Amino acid sequence: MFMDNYHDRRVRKSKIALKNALISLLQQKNLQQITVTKIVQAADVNRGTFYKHYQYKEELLEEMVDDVILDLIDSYREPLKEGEKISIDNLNVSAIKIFDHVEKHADFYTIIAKSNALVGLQSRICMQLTDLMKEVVEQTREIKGIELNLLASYQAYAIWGLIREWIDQDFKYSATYMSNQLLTILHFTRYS
Amino acid sequence: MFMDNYHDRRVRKSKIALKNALISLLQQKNLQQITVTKIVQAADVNRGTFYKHYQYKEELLEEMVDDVILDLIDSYREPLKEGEKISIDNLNVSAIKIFDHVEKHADFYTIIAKSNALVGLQSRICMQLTDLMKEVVEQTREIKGIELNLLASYQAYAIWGLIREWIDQDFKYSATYMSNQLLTILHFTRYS
DNA sequence: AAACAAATGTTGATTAACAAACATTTGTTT
DNA sequence: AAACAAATGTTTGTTAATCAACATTTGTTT
Repeated sequence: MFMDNYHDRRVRKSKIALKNALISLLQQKNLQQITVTKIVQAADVNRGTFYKHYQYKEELLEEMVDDVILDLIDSYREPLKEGEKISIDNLNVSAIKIFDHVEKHADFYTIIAKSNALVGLQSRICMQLTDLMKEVVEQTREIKGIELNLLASYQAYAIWGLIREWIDQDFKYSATYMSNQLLTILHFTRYS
Repeated sequence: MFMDNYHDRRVRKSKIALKNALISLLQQKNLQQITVTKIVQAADVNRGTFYKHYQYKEELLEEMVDDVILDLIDSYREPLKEGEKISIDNLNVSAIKIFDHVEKHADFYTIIAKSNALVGLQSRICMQLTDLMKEVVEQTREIKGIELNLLASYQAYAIWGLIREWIDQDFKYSATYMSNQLLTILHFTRYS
């Protein structure tokens, strides 16, 4: 009668429980030290439920990353909705939304930032950020002698730098403050 | 294979979701204004699941109250475990644990304290508190001319007074501070 | 009072999650 | 190297939770 697993509440809830459990465990130890048994215990879910959806714990982590990246994309694109005029300014407006996104997933970002084993995920985030910025930049007319792809990459990694520092300081600043910092920095290094 | 509903994770989780949803809704409107539909929506649970366990929303609320009262009893009895010497001092040690309990269920207590329709539940809490104190008092030898049942009731309602004020001030004090307040008050009105 | 929408309660088919038992693998201790 | 515990996958029967459709009741608007 209903064969669409992803919209089944039970599936959704089980997966969320497993992901929350993994996040929580990753705050204490690294992935190899974590067992499937520990995950299902923390998630309060039967072992069989885990193996119904995933083969290894790595697969769970991967889906977790996918989720966050999808939310990153959502957060970034949200201010660009409804065919508004796209410009370099939009690029900055969107960048600001990213701080909200990072704060929302603070636990996740802290884990991947502070883990040596998970550096691969950092670069994946960076690449995604760059891609998003390039997307905006493609729809913009040239500005005096700047290679826009370079600009996109430049700014993506710059923002990642802000985020890294934010994380390393244990989120002691608010997302709004971080946005203001970005705007202030942009004001100094103006390219228009 | 397993026929014990109460230890089934699915049951436990569904009920918790429904209770949390009800608490959350009661913060906005009173019970009559809340529909079963709203509850199951907020709980992210199918309507059928609700009707599997409860007939009306009132039944859900009742079970919620039962849960809290059971936890109140647990909290109170915990320091009295393992046949420790029971005395009037224990009565105070236990009273302190109650503040932790109330803080843990802050949302619940706020709702029943601030609702006119739910005054019946307040007196139920008070009675339970009195019963618990009487229980301790029964195992204690007399102290100079004090009717111990009166003492139990006196103190139970006194503590409820503290809790009421605590709630009315939106929990602006910590549980520890409340404990200290209680101890200080007891120090002034010493009966030994 | 008729039409309407919203909430209620019920039903049936489907399946994800469950407990519990199992054999297997891994890794440590004796 | 044998004994041991712990973690890993797998399996089976059972059922709570799910979706979706339905008839009914309630309450509001026209």
